[in-house]
Amino acid sequence: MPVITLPDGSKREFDNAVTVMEVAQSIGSGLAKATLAGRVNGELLDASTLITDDVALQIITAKDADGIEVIRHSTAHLLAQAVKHIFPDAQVTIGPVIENGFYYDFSYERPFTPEDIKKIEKEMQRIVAGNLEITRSILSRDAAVKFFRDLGEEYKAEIIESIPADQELSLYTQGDFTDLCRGPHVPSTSKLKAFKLMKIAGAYWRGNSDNEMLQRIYGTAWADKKDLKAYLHRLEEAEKRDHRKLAKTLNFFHMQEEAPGMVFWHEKGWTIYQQVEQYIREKLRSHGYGEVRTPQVVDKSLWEKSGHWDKFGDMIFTTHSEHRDYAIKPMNCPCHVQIYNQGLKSYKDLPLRLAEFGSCHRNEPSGTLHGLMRVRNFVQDDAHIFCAENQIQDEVSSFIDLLFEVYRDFGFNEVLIKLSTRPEKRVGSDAVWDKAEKALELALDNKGLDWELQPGEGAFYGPKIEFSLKDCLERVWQCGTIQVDFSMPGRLEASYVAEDGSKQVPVMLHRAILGSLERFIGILIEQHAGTMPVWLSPEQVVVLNIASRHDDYAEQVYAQLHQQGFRAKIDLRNEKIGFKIREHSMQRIPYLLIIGDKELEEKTVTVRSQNGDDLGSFSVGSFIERLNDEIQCRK
RNA sequence: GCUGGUGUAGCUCAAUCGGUAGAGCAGCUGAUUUGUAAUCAGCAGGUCGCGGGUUCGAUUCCCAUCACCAGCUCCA
Repeated sequence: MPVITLPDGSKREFDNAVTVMEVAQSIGSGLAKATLAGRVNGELLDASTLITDDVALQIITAKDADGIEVIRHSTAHLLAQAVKHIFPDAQVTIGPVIENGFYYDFSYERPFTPEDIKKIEKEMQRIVAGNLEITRSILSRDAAVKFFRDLGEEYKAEIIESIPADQELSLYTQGDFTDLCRGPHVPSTSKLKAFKLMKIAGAYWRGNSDNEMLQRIYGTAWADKKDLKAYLHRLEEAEKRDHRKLAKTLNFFHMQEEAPGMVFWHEKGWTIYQQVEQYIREKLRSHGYGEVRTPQVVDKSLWEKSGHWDKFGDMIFTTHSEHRDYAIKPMNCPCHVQIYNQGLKSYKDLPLRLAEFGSCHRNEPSGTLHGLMRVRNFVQDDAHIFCAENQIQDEVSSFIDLLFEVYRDFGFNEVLIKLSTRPEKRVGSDAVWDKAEKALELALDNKGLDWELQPGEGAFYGPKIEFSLKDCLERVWQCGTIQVDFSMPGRLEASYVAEDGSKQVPVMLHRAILGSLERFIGILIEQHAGTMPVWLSPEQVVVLNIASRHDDYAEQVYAQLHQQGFRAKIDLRNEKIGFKIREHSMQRIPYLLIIGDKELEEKTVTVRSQNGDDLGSFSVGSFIERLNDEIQCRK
């Protein structure tokens, strides 16, 4: 007879096999009502699961993260059922859970419209009100294929056919709707109380752009209405941090039709840009890099030699002069090899680290452009490390340290790390790949970093590590990277003389910390919601007078700040102080210095910080000291 | 590139079921010399993304195109 151990360690014995729901019922009817699923010996299962042996059981409700997950999954099925009611000809495909919600892909003769979505949502609510029981059944693979084919669900049948024949499949049924699913699901549709369909979009069948485009409907689902409302509110707030919106109100940069995907940096945005660049320049200098500069326009033949023309030819901007074809450089690597190739290199020169703030142009597909995050002209904080094979790991390791040092200074603590290993089509022997992959892996593990493996996702020339950050809507953007390259040095005839006098080909490490300065600054703006820390702020201090009799003293204060190299402004306009404070606060100026009769008499300034705090009176000297401290520690 | 949506004053947004558009903020002018997030008054501001078509007449309807937004695909 089953003995069930609950999470608090207490045990309950039953005379017969029981379901998760019955166990919940035995604890209390309130709990039973809230029960969505159960975790049985660690496995997440339906509330209707029959328990015959002694197990550890956790009852899952909407209070658990697992419970929300189950709700989202069931809501995806609910969506599919509603779509089938309104559009019987639509075919179902897949409907997974994603962060904060779910989506479901349908095949239909035409795209769904916003009006359709309203109707579908209403139908979902109707089904919920009907309180349909959700039941599970098992079929063999072939029976499942037949079941869906008979329903005319070709996509579903195709999915199931790709599953091994000996596998049994679970189906979930609610009323007139049945879907293939691993489960678990909530016991009945009435458990789905807080959801909203969010957007419609096209999505390729099986993620392949050669395939038919399906209609994807995105939705969100939560434990209750309160959580749903809170989520929608969070979304609204996040959208206010969009760097494209902030750039407009804060006058950072703009883009216009005549130069799609390229940035017109305004004075304020360019100040941030220069601060970031100067900061990195100093870091690289102190970490043993030499800075170089290479041409913007380079004969096409170099790109043919490097292999990029073959692979990315259609994305390379070109120009033509005196019967020669040139490429606007899409990357800096081949140019750095040209610098390396000048003069004979010895093993004693390695590792050789060449850095460049390299401006690159790539004709990215129009649909992929996105503010500063994905542009056609960007500057990489690029560098290439030419080294011997046995130097790879040390170089990778110190690069990762440098990268985290930088990210920390910019205030990024959440960094997603991915290791991409050998693809099917590749150059270099397996022995060398083994070594390089191991070197990257060890470098990560030795630092105790969490990382995700992406097998087969490496470049054809070598494995790589990617470091990604998230924007205001949690979209992930790759920023830093380090890539091992076994191919290009050989292709472009780079070599060095080894200890034994033999000629060897160096390994090349491509690496960038920020990735593209544009993208990094975009994320930086969103991270800080436009309120940049003082060291990056385009304008650090504004001196404000109360009345014109304070002008002379205000000018003196301003002159001191300006001479000390601070990014200061002065505002002597004949306006009320409240008006001026409002304007400069909205422009996110870190410090406002207010000067009136009191300050004039005492030779002080009254300091107001960006968040509205009155920091009191300072002598100009002590305020400068404070400012310097803050800039120094990059607060 | 693909699917859907959007494009009106410097900005944020209205309106016109086909009869050439309106508000707030910003701007300009004047008054106001002001103590911690909006002082008052007046003025000015737009070939309604660009190009065609239908029409007596198009910002509105149709076609084409560009850009942007969301998602997909891609990203050296």
